Amino acid sequence: MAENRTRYAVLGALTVEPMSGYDLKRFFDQGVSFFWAESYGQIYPILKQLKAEGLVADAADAPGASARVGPAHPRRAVYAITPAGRDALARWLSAPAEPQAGRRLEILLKLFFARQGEPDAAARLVADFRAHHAGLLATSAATEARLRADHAAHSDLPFWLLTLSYGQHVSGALVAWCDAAARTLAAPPAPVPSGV
Amino acid sequence: MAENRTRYAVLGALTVEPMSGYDLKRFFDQGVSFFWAESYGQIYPILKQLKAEGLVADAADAPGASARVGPAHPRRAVYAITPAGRDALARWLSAPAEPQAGRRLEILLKLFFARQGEPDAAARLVADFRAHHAGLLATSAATEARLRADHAAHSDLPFWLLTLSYGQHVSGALVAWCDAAARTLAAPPAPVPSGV
DNA sequence: TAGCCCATGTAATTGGTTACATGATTGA
DNA sequence: TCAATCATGTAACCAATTACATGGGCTA
Repeated sequence: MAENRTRYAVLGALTVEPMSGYDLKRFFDQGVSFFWAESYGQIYPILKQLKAEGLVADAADAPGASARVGPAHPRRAVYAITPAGRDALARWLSAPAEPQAGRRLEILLKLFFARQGEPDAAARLVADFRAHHAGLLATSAATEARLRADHAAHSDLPFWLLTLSYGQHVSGALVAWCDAAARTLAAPPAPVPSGV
Repeated sequence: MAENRTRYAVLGALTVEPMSGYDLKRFFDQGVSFFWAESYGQIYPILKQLKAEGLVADAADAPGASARVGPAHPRRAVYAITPAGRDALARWLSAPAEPQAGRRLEILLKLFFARQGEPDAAARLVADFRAHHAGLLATSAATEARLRADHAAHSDLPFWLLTLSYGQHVSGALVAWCDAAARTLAAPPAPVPSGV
């Protein structure tokens, strides 16, 4: 199933402001990359579909087309969400979400079979993983500060902060798990009674 | 990229014991389903490939084919990992893992745009999510108890417990996040000064 | 005028699930 | 003899990424 989540990701992004396909790509890469990604191969075909269904419309001259001084590029196509699009989005938002937070965790597969590999490989895996999540915690803290400063009054801010908080909870827990795992892995593989 | 993780999942599973495609499916469904899944559509073709490459071999009459009294089913094909297969697995285990713990988290996408939807939808989402992870914590505790009892002496046990511990850390953190999120969502959307 | 970013789009491929077809064996 | 389970396999489909083709505009 999974029923076309890209459609709603795009519709949602267009509630923030009207965007072109190129803008959308940047929005996903820079704005919400830590929990959502889209590629051009998804975005452009979906935009075409959504337009055909009337869920988005050409925004070239739509009211509220804002700052940009005319279309800098002749081929630039900016889309805005329509009322029908807002309805579709709202319906999707009210439907239950699948809680499948990460099928196929490669690190766990490797750890599960780690005894079949090089003795130190597991510890290296855990160390890399820890570094990754420690890094995420740092960038997340920076992002939070920036968000709070730049969008203090934005009505969406509380929801944006919730998504950040999710990442912080998970990465914090995973750093703790890495530390515990490192201790386990450092312990003697088979508990030998005592003296040599 | 992602380079064919199914191959290694299958090779790894076959280090536990020789299995048929059907057995492998059960192994993934029942043994490691919380962090790895495979479907028949993957398993059978991969087995054929691995056999052609000499990484697994027919185990019908291989040494250590164990308990089963002959092939109960005429068509039942049991595979065992070969030395070449163990090498390939060990090489993969020593390579760094991608830390992509869950791209595309649907609940965060919905939360990010939640202001565009029904007012209570977000809270429902969070409540469902909390229930899901509370459930995972419970089954995980049960699994841990069973593992410790049934396989106390198994050399792989410490690694199996590490994967369980990962799940417990994550689900624990997510339950906490849900509780925090519920409080945020219950708060008045816009902080109104005071009296009506 | 070279190199970079802006911008749109598509084709090929991969990874994976679902649903189905087929049939044997077991036990109520 | 009926249903459940064991067992293998494939075709169709879906989601998604990657890599490429194409070309305009901006600036050093």
